[in-house]
Amino acid sequence: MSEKKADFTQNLLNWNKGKNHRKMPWKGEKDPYKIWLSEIILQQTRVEQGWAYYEKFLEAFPTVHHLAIAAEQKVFKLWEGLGYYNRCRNLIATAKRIDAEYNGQFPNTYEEILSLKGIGPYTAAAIASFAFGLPHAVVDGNVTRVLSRYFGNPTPIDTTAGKKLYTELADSLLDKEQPDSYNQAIMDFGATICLPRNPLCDDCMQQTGCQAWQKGWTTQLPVKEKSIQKKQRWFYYFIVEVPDDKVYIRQRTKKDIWEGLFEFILWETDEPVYFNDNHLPPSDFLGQLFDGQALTVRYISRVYRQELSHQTIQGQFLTVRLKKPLPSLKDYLLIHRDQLGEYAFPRFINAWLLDPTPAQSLF
DNA sequence: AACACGGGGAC
DNA sequence: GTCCCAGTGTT
Repeated sequence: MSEKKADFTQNLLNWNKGKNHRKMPWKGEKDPYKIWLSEIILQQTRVEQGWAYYEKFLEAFPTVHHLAIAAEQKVFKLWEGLGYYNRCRNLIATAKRIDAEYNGQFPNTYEEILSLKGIGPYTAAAIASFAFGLPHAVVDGNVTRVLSRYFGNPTPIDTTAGKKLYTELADSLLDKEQPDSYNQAIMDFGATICLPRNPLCDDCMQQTGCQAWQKGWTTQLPVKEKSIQKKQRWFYYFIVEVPDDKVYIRQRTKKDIWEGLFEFILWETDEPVYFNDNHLPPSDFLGQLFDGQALTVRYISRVYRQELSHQTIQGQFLTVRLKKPLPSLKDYLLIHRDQLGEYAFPRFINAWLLDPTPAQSLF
């Protein structure tokens, strides 16, 4: 077994030195701030999707100090569209902590790095190895797939037992003299050769030692235990206009999707609502909100739809006019339409903002 | 241990 | 449609 492990590691390092042609802007980087930034952006995110965000962030915030003192709104606006917005919240919190507690110098031990918000075992190992040459093996989706296949192991990768097993296996395979090269190599190998579907086994330098290949299990591995089921949600957004082209928005603060992003006045239901003529079913909702003040419905949009990993959002945008603003509407900001671009919105809302197609005009 | 959290790209 | 991506935090 240990001989097989040595082969695996040596093959990987040889491949990395000679035939790994994968290029990425943060590759070979030694600045822990830049490595951290890239790793946070790339959590559950494809390299191609995160690439432009990394460059935007680095330009706006060249050091952790720049990020720490930035207006939160500006950071969210840059993160807009990337998803998993808690990453952005934690990014800000950790930047502030490093700036204040570590005087802007990134901590250089695995335990300290792991203690930072938004940094788990994977990201801590990546920063520790890439920035400081510390011997910690990364375990991400690439690594579990590669190890499950190479060692022909059917242990599900998405269980506690599986995480423990593949983490220990990864640590035993790590080249402690060059943990950075090894970690880079195994992830690049997974991303370019040992692909999730249709891996390039014919061109693979690990073929002869690969259990999955020898036993024909390649398409069966890795095993995942949990399956996702989608929830259906219906969002009806009211764009409430008051004189001088102002609208109400608020920041989502609940533990739910899009926390930290902005939205209009939301009426959520668990089944679709069919609007007809000039009649608005949620009169109770709006009546309560505006204390019975008369409303004029101006537009009702087409039905917009967005697929997320775990839920399907469908809904419409209803433009409504009020004669005068309310003295105060709890939690809401009253802003000019021209200022909408300064706030970060979920993609579902931006789709409408970009193309506010009305299904009907109701003047 | 189970669940929640986005958006995009490949098939 | 389904899968999965340089995973983490909460309950």
